[in-house]
Amino acid sequence: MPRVSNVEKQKSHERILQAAAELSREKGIENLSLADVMAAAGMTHGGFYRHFSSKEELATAALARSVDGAVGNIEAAPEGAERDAARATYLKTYLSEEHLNTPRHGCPMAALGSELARADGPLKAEIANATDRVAALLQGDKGIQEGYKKLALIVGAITIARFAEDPAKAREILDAANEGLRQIS
Amino acid sequence: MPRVSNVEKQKSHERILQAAAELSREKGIENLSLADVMAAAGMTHGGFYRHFSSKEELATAALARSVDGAVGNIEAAPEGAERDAARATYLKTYLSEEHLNTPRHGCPMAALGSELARADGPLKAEIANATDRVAALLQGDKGIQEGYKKLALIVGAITIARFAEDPAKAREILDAANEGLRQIS
DNA sequence: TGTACATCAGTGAACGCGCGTTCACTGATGTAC
DNA sequence: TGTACATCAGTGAACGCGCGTTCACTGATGTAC
Repeated sequence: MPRVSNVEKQKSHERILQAAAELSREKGIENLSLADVMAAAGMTHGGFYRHFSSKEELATAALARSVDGAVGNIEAAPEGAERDAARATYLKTYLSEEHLNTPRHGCPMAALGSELARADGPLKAEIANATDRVAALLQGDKGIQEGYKKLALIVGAITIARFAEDPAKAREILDAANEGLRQIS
Repeated sequence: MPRVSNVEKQKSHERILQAAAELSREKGIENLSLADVMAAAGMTHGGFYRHFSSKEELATAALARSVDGAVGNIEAAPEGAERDAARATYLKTYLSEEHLNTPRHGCPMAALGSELARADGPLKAEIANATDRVAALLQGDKGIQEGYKKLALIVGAITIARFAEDPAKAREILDAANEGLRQIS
């Protein structure tokens, strides 16, 4: 039953985007298949091009969505005490076992880091921009350098913690990063 | 002119391994094509299976090679002052612009991090093992936690520095990480 | 409000390409005597 | 040391598969009147 209403189309668009944001973090952008995305969104692959002009465009939009999901909460909080609280929650959640085990819902820098480092074009622009955005949010009162340090530490910590085969060892790495966070700020 | 001597075969093997170690860090394991590797080694793709039984086996061997290249120097230095010096050199080189710009010759954790995090089987075992190996080498006298902190920081720093489109910004990130390294140890 | 027609969201088959892997083949190397 | 033969490193064509993209088609939606 083709040709759904405009409202339905918008919902489809949303489902595709969300599926892509999750699947890309789970499998990597290069391993993301459009057929899989469309299936996860409850459709067949042929309809994809009514929503995005290419896989690259989807990947860029999906990354933007992932970034928003990650730091939107902090940005929404008004500066001052509330934002400080949001920031603290963010860091705690970031170095949690839940984040470790569900890249699908986590930080795209950790889930896609090495792939994004090789990117160019819009995808590269998106992640470059996100880096400053997040670093700015993480900095306390010591300038952007503090934000960079914290971001490097937590992204690196999740990355190498995911290398571990033993969950206890992964936990140790996250704990170490937590301690490092205190020493840095 | 087929059938080269045993000595030649060993040289071929070496060239394939080295080409794979460099190309995989440059393009990612998933984007690594066996035809490209063989061409870089000066051969055609058909001969590959005289040397490795599958792409996965090659990738695992190439990763081991990359890891050895990265930390072999430190391990070779006798414990004490010499090893301390090797460790200092390692950290300085790690956070350099040269490393930033030539993933091909750099740390596989930074070049392939998010891909390796998703790996399983021998590849996962290899990187899990490397994590402990490197962390142990980096720790000063405060235990393995110190090694984990340092490793997380430097791997994360190169990863996010490679996100930057502006080299000056990348440089700032590396500087920040250097400072963080001092605060941590 | 109703009618007639154009639009177009979604389907599913098809295309083209790159890639990992296999295979028949060649001829120099290694080895048994 | 020389000879005869088996081995096998490397070649290049071929296969099969998955994937991004295209396309003809369908029929409900949107719109002009």
